[in-house]
Amino acid sequence: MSPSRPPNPALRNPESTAKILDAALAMAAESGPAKVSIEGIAERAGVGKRTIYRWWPSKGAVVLDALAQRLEGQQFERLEATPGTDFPAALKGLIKDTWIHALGDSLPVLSWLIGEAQHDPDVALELRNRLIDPARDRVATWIRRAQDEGQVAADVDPYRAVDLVYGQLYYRLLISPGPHNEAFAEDAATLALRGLQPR
Amino acid sequence: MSPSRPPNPALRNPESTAKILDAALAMAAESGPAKVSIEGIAERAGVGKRTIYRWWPSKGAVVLDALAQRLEGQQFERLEATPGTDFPAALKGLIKDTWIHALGDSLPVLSWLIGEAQHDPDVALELRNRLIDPARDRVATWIRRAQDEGQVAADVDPYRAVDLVYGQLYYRLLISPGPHNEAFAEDAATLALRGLQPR
Amino acid sequence: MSPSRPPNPALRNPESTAKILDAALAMAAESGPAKVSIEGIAERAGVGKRTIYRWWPSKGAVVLDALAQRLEGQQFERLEATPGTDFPAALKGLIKDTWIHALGDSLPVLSWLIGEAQHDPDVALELRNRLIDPARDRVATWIRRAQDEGQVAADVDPYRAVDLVYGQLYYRLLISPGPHNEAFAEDAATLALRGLQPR
Amino acid sequence: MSPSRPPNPALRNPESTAKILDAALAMAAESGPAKVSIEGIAERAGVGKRTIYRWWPSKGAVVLDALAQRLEGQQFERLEATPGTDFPAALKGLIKDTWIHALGDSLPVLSWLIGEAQHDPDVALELRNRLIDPARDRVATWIRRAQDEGQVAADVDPYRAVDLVYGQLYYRLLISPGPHNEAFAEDAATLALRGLQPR
DNA sequence: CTATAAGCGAGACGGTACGTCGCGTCTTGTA
DNA sequence: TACAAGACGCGACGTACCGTCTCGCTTATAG
Repeated sequence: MSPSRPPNPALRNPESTAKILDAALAMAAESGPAKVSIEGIAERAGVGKRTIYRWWPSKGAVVLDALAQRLEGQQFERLEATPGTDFPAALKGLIKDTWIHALGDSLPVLSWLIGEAQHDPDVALELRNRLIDPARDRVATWIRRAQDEGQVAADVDPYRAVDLVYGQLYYRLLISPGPHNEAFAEDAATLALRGLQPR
Repeated sequence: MSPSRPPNPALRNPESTAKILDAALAMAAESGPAKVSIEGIAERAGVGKRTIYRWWPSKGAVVLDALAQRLEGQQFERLEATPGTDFPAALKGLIKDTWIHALGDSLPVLSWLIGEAQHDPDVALELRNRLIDPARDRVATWIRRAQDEGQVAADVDPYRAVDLVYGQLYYRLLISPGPHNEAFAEDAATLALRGLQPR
Repeated sequence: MSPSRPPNPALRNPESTAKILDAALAMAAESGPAKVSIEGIAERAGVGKRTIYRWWPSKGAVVLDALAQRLEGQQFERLEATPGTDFPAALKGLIKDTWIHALGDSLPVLSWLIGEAQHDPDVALELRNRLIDPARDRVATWIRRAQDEGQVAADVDPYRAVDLVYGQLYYRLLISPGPHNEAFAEDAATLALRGLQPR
Repeated sequence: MSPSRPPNPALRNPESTAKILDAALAMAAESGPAKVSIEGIAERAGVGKRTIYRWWPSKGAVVLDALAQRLEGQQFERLEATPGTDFPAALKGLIKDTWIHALGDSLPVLSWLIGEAQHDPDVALELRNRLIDPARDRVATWIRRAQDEGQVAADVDPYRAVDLVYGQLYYRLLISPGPHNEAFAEDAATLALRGLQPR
């Protein structure tokens, strides 16, 4: 009478896993993320529903996993390097790299996922752990290095600097009207920089 | 075979309307917004489901209407008056007024609604029309007046200034970790002000 | 606090009445009787639902009324005259007159109405009063006259003789398989006659 | 987009099936067949509506199935044996066996079902296949044997003989006024026999 | 010759039931 | 024991009609 002992990951079928994640992203891309359902994924992937529920707790988790996997391993050169002498240009480049190029077509999936997170605390938690926090950490670290070089005001918490920049982008993505393109990304960087420059 | 021409609003029963909106908010408050359902609202309000569908296209629309009605008519003194000589203090006060006091307990409803808007374009549109845009307009106008008085840098688009401030708040509300309280509101204002002050 | 005093028939609008009955029969003929609804009749007749409910208790009553009115006043020569010397021929003629020619296209409506009567006792009662019993009475009286002339065995209850003949017709109409045409009508008469002839 | 291929009957849960059929008959007996609804059956049987719709196309089909199952396997001794020397007595006994004793309490269900058949062609078809035709076949065969023994006029189609007898019973059950009891059953047999006896 | 009561069209209302969808759990048979 | 397949109990969806109601309007006697 064990409380549904977790399955043994060693026995997991990598083929099914791949088919499920592919199906999830494909359906999100084709019919819009809102049309994604476990039943639909199962049918499209040629997989039993049970197999999905064995490894993921909800459809949000599946889509999140699929998106994370797609983004995973993307390297952002600017994050590897020191910001360099021209911090404003580096920041603008970074935002374009991460927000426009890396995310790009996945933005609808991301915003759907954030929507899902408002309904389901598990998805919210996983979303932060898998996507949000790591990204925040990487950029905050990068900003910390810029502070060490004197390119950014030293009295600003790097994480709050991330909020200042990315808050604008998420705000527009999720709620506020207006275009959501490269020009706006650059503008957001410019505006945030006014408050981040050393005095 | 006309496409079910819309009902005549003059014949709408205000009593039912009130019962429905009340029930929607009450259920959102008691069981969490995610538990709200049209069936539940109908039962609680003592109303036929048809009556709800006659006047609202979705449960998101009902909740939005209810929230908008609750917030409607809330006056924000600071928005009536000129910012005054101490713009930073006025801005901090404004955020506390609008975000902490006025929204306050409704924040879970608001974030659920934004989540819903990611799934349903109709809700997204209505959300902007009813809540987001009017609030942006009010604050942007207020900032414009501050610019006229020389309290805010003249080369900043007032709407972008709103993004800079509120982006941080929404970002934390919806996605990023960390406390979401009066101290954070004040901090967000402080950080944004660094970029808004006249040089 | 009178219990909904009945409406004054003198004030009844004959135009509306006609439109309602016409609409009922037309819809029964076009979409099949099972698709008839009070709402549909009202819309098609350009009449308020209230007007229908004022004068009829149910859709069955409306259709019944419409059918009765259509059949009303149809004269059957054979019922006026004495059966005459050739009772078998007269009976066959009568059945063809009443069942094939008079009812004819209305048979689906009649069978639907009998179906409705199995669900609604009011319709059942009214159906008997308006259609079934008068028809039984007429034919039974006619048979009684044939008995007086020695054309039908005197020891048979005329009403039971009606059952014997029409039972076969209704049975086939409502339940049993097989064609339902003039030939069958004649066959039913022939078979019944075997038991009705005087010994 | 296959048209929802039918479910695999091998996977059908016999327990649910039994609960559904029991609930259908119980509700028909308690509140009258007209009050039967799929929702009611589902609730009473502790079963999802979906499970009912998976296996039956309509509530008529459920009730029909339940009734057929109840009647199924009832053996009528008189149908097993040769009619014997006293055909009139055998026929009267047979009618009492089948109509009064076997059907008995189920007559309201049967008449409701016939009513339903007038509204729904699927029910009509199934009703004939499951109940009407088999019963007609059995009795017709039995009459055929009586004809071989010279107990019934040889020039009568056995199926038409069935019509002659049962037509009266159904006619009274469904439409015509008058008692519907053992005496009437006997009378119907007597009257029909007048036309069936060998000359 | 008005006024007041009725029928009327329109259609919103509280309900009941419909037939469908997707959820998350389960059972069955195969590898 | 994982897996494909898919039936199951369940809850909610959005729709169709039911029979009652409330609104203005017109019509037709009765004061």
